[in-house]
Amino acid sequence: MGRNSRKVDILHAASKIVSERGIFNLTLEATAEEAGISKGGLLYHYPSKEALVKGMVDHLASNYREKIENNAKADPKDVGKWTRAYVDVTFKNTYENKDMNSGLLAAKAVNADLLNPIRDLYTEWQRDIENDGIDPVKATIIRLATDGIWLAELFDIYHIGEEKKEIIYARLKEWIDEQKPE
Amino acid sequence: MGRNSRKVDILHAASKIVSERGIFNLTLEATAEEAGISKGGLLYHYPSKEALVKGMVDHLASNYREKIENNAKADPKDVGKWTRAYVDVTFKNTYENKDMNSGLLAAKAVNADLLNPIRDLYTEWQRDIENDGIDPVKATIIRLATDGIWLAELFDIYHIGEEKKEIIYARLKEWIDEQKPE
DNA sequence: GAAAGAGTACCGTCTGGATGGTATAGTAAT
DNA sequence: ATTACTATACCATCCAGACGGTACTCTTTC
Repeated sequence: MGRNSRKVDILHAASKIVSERGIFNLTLEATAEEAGISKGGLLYHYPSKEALVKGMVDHLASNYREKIENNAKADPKDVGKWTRAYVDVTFKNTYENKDMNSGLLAAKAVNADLLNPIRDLYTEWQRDIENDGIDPVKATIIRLATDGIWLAELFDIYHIGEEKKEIIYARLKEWIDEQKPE
Repeated sequence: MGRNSRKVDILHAASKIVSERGIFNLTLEATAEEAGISKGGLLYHYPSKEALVKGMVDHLASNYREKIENNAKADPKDVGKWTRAYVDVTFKNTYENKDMNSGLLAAKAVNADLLNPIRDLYTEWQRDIENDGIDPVKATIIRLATDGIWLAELFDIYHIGEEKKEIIYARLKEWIDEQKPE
């Protein structure tokens, strides 16, 4: 299994189509063209549209999980490390990781069950954040506010400005750090 | 224009299809059947699929705006009234108003420009919340946390439990009320 | 060491079914 | 006469997935 870059290329192509042209334009042909391969070649790697979308979700889920885990484990301070990791990774990713957006949008449209890996992720994170050595209610609110920003952007409903975003980010980080371990 | 209930019925039918069967099953025929009318009759009221989805978004946008406005205006306390209205209406609506969900999902899929009325709404609310007589950063975080809950539910990514939701709600309301006017 | 086979990674075409939208003729109520 | 439909037929387009190839690289067998 030397090369898997082709599979990832296809995933990126699909994401690009969804974010630029919308879910209804995510066809196998368009994806193949965007990825620079033939339809037959695409079907070789992902034997159905659903498999393609599943590939998108699984890919982003494992990436996201890994990032948060690494962040939390590298944190020198134990108290609040999961909450901090969630806030940091999500704030930094919102722009870079457009794949996230598109994969979720596509999965929600094609087959909601494909979102299961994401649901598992959130269940885990919520558990970790509630046992982070700080007030669990405040920690949850911090997580929710972070979600509020990226979900509104994903949905293209409201984009908070860069400056405001920084101020919110700073305040949330303050809140995490000012919490006393019990 | 005595009767417009038929138009609203159609909107409800469309919403139901989107939330139960997904966007790809929102076809004109399915909508007509769900609404109990013929395809011709549906096309009479909404001459295209895009018009139908636009109808969904416009309907929910005006409903939502009205609710928040009424809430804020009926609030006996001036300080924090917009933030309170946003939190109250959104928390109460999350379950009842599934139309919201479906209309947004459909619009995002069909034509993102149809979301403009929603964007305008958020721009207004953000302005009101920032000038609500309380710390604008905290007010914004409260709004974002509220968004975090309903957007995650809309997206079916994470459903916070009823008890936790009540606790979050209470805490957010506390935060609004403990703010001193400047 | 040459032929045969197996596996991988594709390419390009075809078809059946679904769907958006049009059209038309007719009905019932106001 | 106009509004608000019903009912049915129809068309053009799109697309998922099937299918039959091709090309290349290993590995096995004789």
